[in-house]
Amino acid sequence: MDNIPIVFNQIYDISHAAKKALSAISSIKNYEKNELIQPIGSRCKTVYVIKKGAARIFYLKEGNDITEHFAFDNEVIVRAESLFTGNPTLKGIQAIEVTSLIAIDAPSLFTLYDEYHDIERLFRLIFEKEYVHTVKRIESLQFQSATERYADLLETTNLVDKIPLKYIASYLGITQVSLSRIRANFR
Amino acid sequence: MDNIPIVFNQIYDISHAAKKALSAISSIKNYEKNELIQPIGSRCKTVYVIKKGAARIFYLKEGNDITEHFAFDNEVIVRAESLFTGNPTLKGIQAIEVTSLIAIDAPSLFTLYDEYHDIERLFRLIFEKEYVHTVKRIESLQFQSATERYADLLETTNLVDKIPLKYIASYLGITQVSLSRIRANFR
DNA sequence: AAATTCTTTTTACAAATGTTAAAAAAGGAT
DNA sequence: ATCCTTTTTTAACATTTGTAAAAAGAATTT
Repeated sequence: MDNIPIVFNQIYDISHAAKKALSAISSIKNYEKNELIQPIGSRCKTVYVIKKGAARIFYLKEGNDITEHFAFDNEVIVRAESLFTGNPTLKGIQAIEVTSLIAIDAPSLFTLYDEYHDIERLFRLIFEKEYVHTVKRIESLQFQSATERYADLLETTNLVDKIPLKYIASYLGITQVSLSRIRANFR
Repeated sequence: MDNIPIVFNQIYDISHAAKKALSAISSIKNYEKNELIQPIGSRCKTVYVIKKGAARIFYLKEGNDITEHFAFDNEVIVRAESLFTGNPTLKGIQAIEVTSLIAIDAPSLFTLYDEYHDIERLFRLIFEKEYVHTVKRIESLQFQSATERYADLLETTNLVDKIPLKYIASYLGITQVSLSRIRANFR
């Protein structure tokens, strides 16, 4: 049962039986730096939790690689627009560095919801949190300047140290050149 | 039990007992055009479903009124960042036109989750949908031009007919002046 | 260590959007 | 219908961001 994310305990405590059932549909996977975890165009059938490392959700817009989301140690990563609709998505998931993660099979998970009320609750709470994160991100994209967004990123994360700037630029909704300019003003 | 949103039936069917319990914590409220439904700075303790009308979530950024979200007939409207954290929020809710809505008391609702598994599931599914909407909105804000965002809005909604442009502009992340210019190019 | 590749910065110019103010248009009130 | 208020458009100019290309810097491979 070492394939149950430790962070889950802090969110909602589930029964021993539930843990066993959850463990049975979870597995630990390891990825190299830059390795693709889920390809563009696939359906999201896995809930990932990062044990150690970093990953991003990305897609292509007119040939440009755009990073929509970053996830780090102990964070959940899913392509919600596919997981919760069953539709394929044009987004992929990629490891940014050497990454070890727990992969939970989503169809099995949804089946467990019927048998284990506490599992459903745990994941309800998990995704409510994710939902709140996306709402906050809208706020920042909607009416902050690129400079403000970059400053916030500096304050709230240590992203800049470990992640290529090209990924960060598109995450902020700007080009690499623009981010480079903003960084120059910070010195 | 006419205070249970009809749309709920299409999402997940709950038991008669659950409906009764849900009905007991729900009430119908009516608002005038421009009337404030929830003030800025409050905690979100209500899940609203619009029966008829339109409402928006808004906040102030450096004195400017910014619309973050619109909701219309049969749509849910909540300030997620407060509802799911318990924290107060700097966002408010306002009726854009004469609006009738169903107000579900959130603390009571969360209590019902324990007794009625099907109510928890219904609302899990409801908020998963909302979550997916916010993810799609990030996509549009992150790397579409203002013109693209406006074009999409025209295609997918009839917002422009009934809602002041000043609200739409900030929703798109641009100024009124800029939106007016974009509209001029569309003719 | 040199060569190669990838990433980041810089430059110059173009396009998009913001700001301020005024004019025009639309909507409500009397 | 006229007046008053609010909303939308237009104009002129400033600022920000994008684009393309080159240069500089890091990282990786040989």
